[in-house]
Amino acid sequence: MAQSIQNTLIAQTVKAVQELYQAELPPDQVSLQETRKEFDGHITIVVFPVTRFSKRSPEQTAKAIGEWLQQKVGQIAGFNVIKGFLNISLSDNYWISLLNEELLAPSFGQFPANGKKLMVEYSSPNTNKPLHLGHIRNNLLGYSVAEILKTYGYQVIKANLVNDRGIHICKSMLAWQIFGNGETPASSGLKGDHLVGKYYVIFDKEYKKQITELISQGLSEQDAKKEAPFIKQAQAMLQKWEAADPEVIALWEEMNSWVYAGFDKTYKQLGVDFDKFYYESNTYLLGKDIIQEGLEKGVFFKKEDNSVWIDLTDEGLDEKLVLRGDGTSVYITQDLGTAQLKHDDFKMDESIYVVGNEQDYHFKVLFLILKKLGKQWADGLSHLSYGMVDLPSGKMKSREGTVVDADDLMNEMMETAKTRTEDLGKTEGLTEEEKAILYRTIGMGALKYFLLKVDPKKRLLFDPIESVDFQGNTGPFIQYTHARIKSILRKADYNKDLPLSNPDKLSVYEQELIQVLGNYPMVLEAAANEFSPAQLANYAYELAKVYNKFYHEESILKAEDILIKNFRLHLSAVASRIISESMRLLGITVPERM
RNA sequence: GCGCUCAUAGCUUAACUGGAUAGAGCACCUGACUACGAAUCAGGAGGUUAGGGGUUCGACUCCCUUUGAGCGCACCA
Repeated sequence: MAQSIQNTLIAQTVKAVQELYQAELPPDQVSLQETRKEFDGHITIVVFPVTRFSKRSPEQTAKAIGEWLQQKVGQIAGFNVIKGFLNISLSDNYWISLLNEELLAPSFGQFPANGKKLMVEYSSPNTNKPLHLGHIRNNLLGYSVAEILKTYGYQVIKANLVNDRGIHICKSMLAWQIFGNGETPASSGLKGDHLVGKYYVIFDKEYKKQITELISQGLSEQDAKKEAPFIKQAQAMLQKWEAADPEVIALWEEMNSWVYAGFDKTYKQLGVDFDKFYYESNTYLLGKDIIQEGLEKGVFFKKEDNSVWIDLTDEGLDEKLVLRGDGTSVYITQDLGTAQLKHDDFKMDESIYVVGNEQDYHFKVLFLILKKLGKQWADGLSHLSYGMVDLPSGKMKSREGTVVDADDLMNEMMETAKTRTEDLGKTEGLTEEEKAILYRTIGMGALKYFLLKVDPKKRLLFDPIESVDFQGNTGPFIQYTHARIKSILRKADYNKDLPLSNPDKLSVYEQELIQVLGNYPMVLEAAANEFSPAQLANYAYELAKVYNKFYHEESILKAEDILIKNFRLHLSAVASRIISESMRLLGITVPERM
């Protein structure tokens, strides 16, 4: 395995230092890296850290270790030394057997179950408006991280905590009652979430009118905001909801059902799914037991107005309110309760919250409180914090109409994919249905790759006018490479039982391709440990690029002899499998032809 | 005001967590389809890694500082 040659080199380097210099080199100080393209070799050992044991120049040290290693490690064909860099070349035999014995095995890239359970909570929408571009980033990240960790060996539960109650929902409900004339998704043909979102916007518009009116009557802006009839009506509606008023509940249920039908479609289009839904209407009262528990343990304290607080000043943070004086919950009360509920439900070892970085402080506090309460499982909690998606005009704002709607964006991407494909004349022989699937595959592939290739931590700039590319470092580039390989395999009637073959010599292109393929398990492992689909995305791109170079330089179907042809067919088959697999982990499907 | 992030070619970004001359893509210029698929490949130009200081054999990476941007510091969720 590619990994084991590295392990071998590390272990043998430690031994070399022992024998040559009678010193104990900690294995984690052996610094391996891939040899840079400008130099000869495949793997490089950086020997600077060894010089303090060898008491010799970097060059002398590297040379001595290189000679020692070449004697002991059969896979090494040669080495060269530049300054403190020991560049090791591995033999063609090593690469050939790597392909035949490791890469072609069905288990390649598979990790055994690790017996651990993990929850990924993502999406978590409000039910008063449709999803937008920011939600798309969240959903793609959450889905991809979940799939990566599943493949890495975890048992994964994908959870969605739906924010289905609160004043914002009442605003939509109220506006619909007043201005809706009984409009439904069926009567208007509007997608349910868009319909409800429409009334949320109407509420805001009418509410603002009332505020201006009141200000002209002499009220201050602050008072006007509080005194406007609409906001009072919405608040009254929320109280009725909390008192379980049948009429309000019925309306709430109906409008939410419209939204869920709409979300279902969006989720389906996005290709994401969930194993468990939590609804805030069920969880918003939770957490009070934990407050009690914290008071008893002395983690929390009460102020004279009966409100409950935690003092985090010794952690460099502030005092934080955890329960109002009137005994009602705040955001963090609920989240404490929900965290406990989720843990009681699944007893998972780890739990990841996929939430934007604007809530960094909230989660820091949340996890800290749970630790102070002595919940051992709190150590397994983490916040996958991602940057906001910005437009060239700045931040997206629902009320100012500067949001990029999720459904619109996906439709535009598929439309673009359609025109591009037609322009290239690649639709021949496809049925209408096949075409539709292909446009979706390519359009969504472009969008998903665009959003996932960037480090999650970084904020993302999205220009809807320049839109998303289809050339270069893009999803369609990788999809195209896959389709091209499949085309060759089809022409050759390739199947797995084709005899393995061992050519005498490898070209640099073949060797490089095998090396990149061999890196796949390490990349997957890094992506899993760092919750970073971006690593996998960049890897898939590198792999596609290396394959394209190989493809361009070497004939496969017309190879010099059958041995070489078979070898290259096997190599191509592995490449298509790994491209397909790494894209799958990003939620991107790859076509057989495009 | 206090705290947390971030700043890499015109644009979008990478750099294996301190290693070699900072890699790519887009856009721009040049070449390759009577070729296994040109959504491709080969080449050119483009960088004081925001500025300054420090640590180190070695710094995009660590420390200090200045500037600029974003977010948080709600008895909203």
